Parts: sequence; structure tokens; C-alpha cells
Amino acid sequence: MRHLQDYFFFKTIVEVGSIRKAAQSLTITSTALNRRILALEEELGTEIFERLPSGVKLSAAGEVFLHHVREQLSDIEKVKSQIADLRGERRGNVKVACSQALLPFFLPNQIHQYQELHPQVTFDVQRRDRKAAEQALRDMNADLAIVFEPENLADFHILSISKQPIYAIMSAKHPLAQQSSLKLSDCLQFPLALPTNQFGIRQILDRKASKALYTLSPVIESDSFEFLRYKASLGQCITFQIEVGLPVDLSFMNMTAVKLDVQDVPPGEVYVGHLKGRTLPVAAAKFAQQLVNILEHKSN
Amino acid sequence: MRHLQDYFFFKTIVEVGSIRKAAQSLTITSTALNRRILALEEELGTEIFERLPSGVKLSAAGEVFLHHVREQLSDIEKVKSQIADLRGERRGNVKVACSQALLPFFLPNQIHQYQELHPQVTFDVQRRDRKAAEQALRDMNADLAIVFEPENLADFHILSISKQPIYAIMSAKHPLAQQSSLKLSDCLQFPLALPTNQFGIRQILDRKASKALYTLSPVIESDSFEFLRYKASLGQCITFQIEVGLPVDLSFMNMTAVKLDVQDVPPGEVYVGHLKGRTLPVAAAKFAQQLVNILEHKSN
DNA sequence: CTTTGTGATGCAAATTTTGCACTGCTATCA
DNA sequence: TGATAGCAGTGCAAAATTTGCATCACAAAG
Repeated sequence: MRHLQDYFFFKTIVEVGSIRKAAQSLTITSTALNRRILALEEELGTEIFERLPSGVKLSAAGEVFLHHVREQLSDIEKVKSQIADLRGERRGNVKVACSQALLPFFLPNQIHQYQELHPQVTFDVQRRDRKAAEQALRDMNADLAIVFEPENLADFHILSISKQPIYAIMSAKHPLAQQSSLKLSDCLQFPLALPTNQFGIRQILDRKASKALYTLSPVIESDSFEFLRYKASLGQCITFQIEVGLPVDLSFMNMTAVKLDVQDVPPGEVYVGHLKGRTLPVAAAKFAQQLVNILEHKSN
Repeated sequence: MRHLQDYFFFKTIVEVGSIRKAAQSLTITSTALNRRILALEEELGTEIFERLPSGVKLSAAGEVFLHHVREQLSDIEKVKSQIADLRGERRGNVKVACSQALLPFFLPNQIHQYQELHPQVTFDVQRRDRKAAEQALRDMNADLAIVFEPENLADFHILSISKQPIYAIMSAKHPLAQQSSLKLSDCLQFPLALPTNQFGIRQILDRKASKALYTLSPVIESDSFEFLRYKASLGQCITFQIEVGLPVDLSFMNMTAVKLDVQDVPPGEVYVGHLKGRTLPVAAAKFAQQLVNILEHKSN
């Protein structure tokens, strides 16, 4: 969109913090870029950047303007997508910020399924923890967020909440593998491979443990669920995952998932949502609809 | 704002329904204007106008785009006003759509008062009945609406509701002029000068009359309150007005206002509001704040 | 039919944007 | 302390874009 070129340029400068550097990545001379900014400032009647010897930094007015620019750049996408939709094309791009647990299986499956129907729609997937996911929405870097146990829901418009029972994951030959249901205390006699406490699932487990007056002492802590799962497959280690984060088929890895008793360990919650007060582009809205359907059926 | 010139041009074309005519009022050639539209359509990937022998008409895609354009044009004003506010200038323009009753005295007083504090702020005042006021908000032709007894409140974000008792207005020498309170039936023995039934105040009076099983037969109907008031000053005619529509001082016109018993005729309501989901420009927000304060104090 | 209105288009002139070369500034480092 | 490197800003000429004129094609109205 040609009109918004200046907006895009401006946004790039903000991100890299220097007109010259931005000019390089925008394949334009710093001169031209500089002059566009000067013109912009003239129109606005204020400087939007402070000039420092090391580059530029947003002024107060610049902050206000930046917010507007971000809104604009994402709004025009929405309009284009609406128009494309009118033309019956269903093009578009969906930007999703997503908790790690959903990345390995759930989200790729969902996207695959959606693209079968709408091959013209492209996706950006960003791995973001709960705080960062919300920030991405606020900065219009994401249309949609899917987060497990979010901390702060201001600015967040909730489309769906889905209860997620927790599963213990272990080798198929594990002594507990044949149980139909487990309590957390059953697992304590085995070594635990747990995610670090930045993850919601770990916090849920810790909460239960401290209520029951014991502490979880993992033999392995990691911020990679994949690593934990593989580690568990090799011995007697147990690790944990939420329902929607489970691989579709564990058996071909010689592993099993056993549900933890929901009376014993309360399920966590997966939230799907977007920025409050925003209308989503058509493609993002339809995709969100699909996610909500799936998540609400799974929990029934 | 140079970027939005195309938007403004586009909007003008929509309004006049022809590229050539629009070009005239925009003081450019139809050629240039035409080509800008063609470029715009190329960027959007669809025609936004249907070409008719009599001019142009919005296509479906055009409608979507128009909505976006209106939002843009008003949004950038908001941003500019925020920035100006940051600079401590409190510049800006406030566009008010307002019921007739408030135009002669209330609104000019309020604006005057506001401009004493903020002389840099300019005002557009549009006389709009209840339906039209809402439409003006929707089209971003007004930031703020002040309406008496609105019919439809969808899209309307209410900032304040103020009860408005109705006053009978008559010559100071009128037989009823010394009463401290009146019932509507007391007025029936005198000729009535009433606003037409497009006005909320007339509807309230009619409603009361029909409940009490009589009809109001005015000797004069008019859509001008000023006319009605002057007419009443000349003889025994009685006319009516809401509290906030009363002149500050009636006595110098040799007239009096007597409040109708609120048990007899229920007060109407004045609504101040803006478009749902919109953030007002700073100046408009401050002015709205002032109005709300005044209206809520008056009713106490 | 002719006339009058509509939007579209080729081409040259007018205007705007761009890039180069260079300025002035300041912080960093030898 | 002085050299250096990185920053934004500016004068001027070249490049690119936008504009306006003349003119076309088309449809409706007289």
C-alpha cells in the first residue's frame, strides 16, 4: 500500500533506532528516508524523533504516532482481507502468538487443516510466553494468541477457554504405564523431568505439591518439551503435558500418556483471544473460529 | 496530511458521485483524479467504483473501503490532537451534532465557556435530529452528539443522561405566569404553539395527552422554537421547552417559564454520547467532560 | 442523429522524490 | 588530546512520478 509506505518506513526506523540503518534494510538512501521523516514531522507539527549522536529515539509525540501507525498497518490488512473475501478468494495472512505446548502438534495440525480449505491463507507463527504473547497483540504483531494459563488478561478479548487436564508421559514399559489414571503423588517415587517454572504447567504442578506439603525435585528441568519427552522415553523418567499438547500418537515412540486425576491436579486453561476492541481480518477470524470449535469439542 | 489526500479525494468522489465533478471542487483535473483512483484500485486489487454513464457508484469493495477511509480521516485528527495536547497547546476541532432545543442558548454558552479556557479549539456545530445525529457519528462527521429523547441507541456510547423537566413558556402578563407549577391540563384553555411531532418534546406532550384522553390542538405548529417563543410572547399562546433549552433570562423578553409538574408530565432525557468503540480526540473528550459536568449538576 | 455528459489513455510538461557529495556534530578510542 | 567513525541534515542535479491537455469511446437524452 503506497500511502502507508511512510508509516512502514517510520516503524522500521523505530525498530532499528537509526535512520541510516533503517535506510539500508529498506533499500533506499538515508537521505531520502531522512527527508521523508522531516516531511512527516512538518505535517504533524512536532518532532517525532529525538536526534541523538547514536541515532534516533522516539519523542513523546512519536510514541503517540507509533501507536497510530501500528493500528493503521494492521487495519489496512484487515480491509484488504475483507475486500479479498468479497471477491471470494479468501486470501490473507494470520499471525499467531502461541505458547510452546501447542507448537509441536496442535497448531501445525490446525493450520494444515485450515490450509486444506483455504490454500491462499498464509500463517506467521511466533512462539511467545504468556506475557510476550499479550505484548505481541498490543503491538499488532499478532492477530491471535493461544496461551496456556495467562497471567494478565487486560487488553485480551477471550474467544474461548478450554480446560486442559494434565497427562503424565512416560515410556510404554514404565511401571505406571498401564494405569488408567494417576495421582501426582504416585509419580513421586520416579524421577521427574519437568519444564522450568516459567511454564504454566509447572506452576500448576508446584501448586498442587505445595498444597500437599511436598516439593517436586526434578532430575531434569528444561524449557523444551521435546527434550523432556525424549528424555522420558529413555528410562523411568516421567514428564507432563496438557491434553492439547500431546502428540497424536505416542505409541510409535514407545511412550504412553496417562491422565492425572482431575480431582488431584486441577486442569489448566488454554485461552484463545485477540486484542480487545479489534476487528480481526477475515482469515484470522475464520481460523479462530476453527480453533474454538476444536477446543470446545475436545473438552466435551 | 498528505498521505490521506487520496482518501479525502476518494471520499469526495463518493459524495458527489462523479469523478469530474469531484475534480472541480478539489481543484485538480479529472485526469489526475481519475488516475489516482485507478492506482488505488490497482493496489486494492479490485474496482472500488462501478462506472456508470452518469458517473460512478461504490462497489461492494468500495463500501468496505469507504468505511475504512472515514475511520482513517477521523483517526488522524485524533492523533494530531493528542500530539498537540502533548505540546501543551490544546488545539483541535470538535464536531458536535445537536438537537435543535440546545442550539439557541445552551450550546453557544458551553462553547463560549470552553473557548475562554482553550481559544485554540474550534467547533463545528450541526443541527441534527435524533436519527441524523446518530448517522453523523457513524459517518465520522461528528465527534459528539447531544440529543433529546433519541430513538435508537445502537452504536451510541452514552456519556451522560440528564433528566429534563418541561417548562411552559408564556408572556409575563399571562394569567398563568405567576404559578409556581402547572399541569398540562391547566394549559389547555389557552392556545398552544407547539413544535411539530418530529420533536421529542412534542411526543412527550402528545403521549401525556393521549393517556389523559384528550388531544392537543395547537393553533400554531412549527419546527422553529424561536418562532414559537416569539409567537407566545405576543399574546396568550403557550409554548414549551425543556430546561436546558431555556434562555438564561426570559424576563427581558417579557416572558416567563413555569415548570410543568414532573408527576403530570414526565421529564425527557438529554443524551450526550459518541460513537461506540471510538476514542475521542482530546479536545472533544474534554469538551464532553465539561458538558457532562454541567448537565449532571443542573439536574441535582 | 446530434449533443452532452461520463470515464479512460497517449504524450509532454511540471513537480516531486531521490541520490550523491559534503557539512556539522558528538561520542569513542588510541 | 587528537583521530576516527557514526550520526542526522542540506544543496544541487538527475531520476521518477504526477499532472494537464487533447482526444477517444461510450451511453443517455433531446
